[in-house]
Amino acid sequence: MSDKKLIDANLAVGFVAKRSGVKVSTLHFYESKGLIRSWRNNGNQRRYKPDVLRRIAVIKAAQTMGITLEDIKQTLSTLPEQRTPTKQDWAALSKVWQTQLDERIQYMQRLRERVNGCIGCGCLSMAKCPIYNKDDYLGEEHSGAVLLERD
Amino acid sequence: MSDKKLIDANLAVGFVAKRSGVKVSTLHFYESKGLIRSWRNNGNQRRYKPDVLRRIAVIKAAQTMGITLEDIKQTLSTLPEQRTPTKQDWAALSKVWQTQLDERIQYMQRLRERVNGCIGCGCLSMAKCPIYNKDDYLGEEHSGAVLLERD
DNA sequence: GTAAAACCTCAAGCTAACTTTAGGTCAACA
DNA sequence: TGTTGACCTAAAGTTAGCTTGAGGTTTTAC
Repeated sequence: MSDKKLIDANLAVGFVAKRSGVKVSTLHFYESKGLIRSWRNNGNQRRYKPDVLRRIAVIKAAQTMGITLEDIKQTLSTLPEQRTPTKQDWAALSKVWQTQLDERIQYMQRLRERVNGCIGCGCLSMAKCPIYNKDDYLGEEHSGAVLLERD
Repeated sequence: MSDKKLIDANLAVGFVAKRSGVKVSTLHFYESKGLIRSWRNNGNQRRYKPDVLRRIAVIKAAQTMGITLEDIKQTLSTLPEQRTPTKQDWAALSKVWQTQLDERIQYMQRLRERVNGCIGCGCLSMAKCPIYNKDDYLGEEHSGAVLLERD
């Protein structure tokens, strides 16, 4: 009987919630944010096309990559409105997010190198260590307030 | 003038704000969260030890690594209370965060591999593609679905 | 036919990490 | 001494991403 809903290509919100693993309130929320769409039946209840499930899966996947809903919405907006998205359509999205993920990883790796450097050099010097470089600390080793007169 | 404050090892909140690049309100906030400490002068105004500057720098650095204030507070609590922290003390913190950063990077890389696989195979198949693997689409009969488990 | 389950809307609540506002005190300088 | 500017507290506001609650309607099951 629940399969009937799939065959009908006409899904109720509770069904979508169960299948996608998100709460009904989340679906309402996503709709209010323009991330998914629905139409209403005679009794004013939401109905969804089955591909909403993939859409939700993709939203969730992008979120685990650290993409904000706003950015996800942007990227999703490149999908065709008139027809059901194809594999290629979805693949294009993946590419966008993979690029963003790459950038994020690179950023984190640069950060890690810095931390590495800080630990490695052992000095945590104000002059060199980028992770502390805004720290205007008056250290014992170079005492005197004079140092701090610059900037 | 402003150097007097450094020599006194007795910094006013406005000075700390300017030197550290955070707002006065943020310093209040950090204090309320137990991330930094101060004492009061006769007129009830906050005074800071100079090492608060390093502390703030470290908080900011950890934040750029994506560490929450709560976690930062935890880690900062391993610093000695009685004496001014040494290089080694700060280095220990770096190590903790470097580890967390490593984990984060690894997680992102696993994620990227998955996205890669999806694009690579070209099929984005429901059965194989881990990024879409729980997307239940028209057709087969199986029960219960949960989205994308993150490992 | 009726009762429970599912659905609806709108508003408020929640966490994180702050910022802003309001109303008042204290300190620095001419 | 007076007037700025820096400081104080407490509370409310902000953004993201949702969840919860209240009060009411529709659908489904027996």
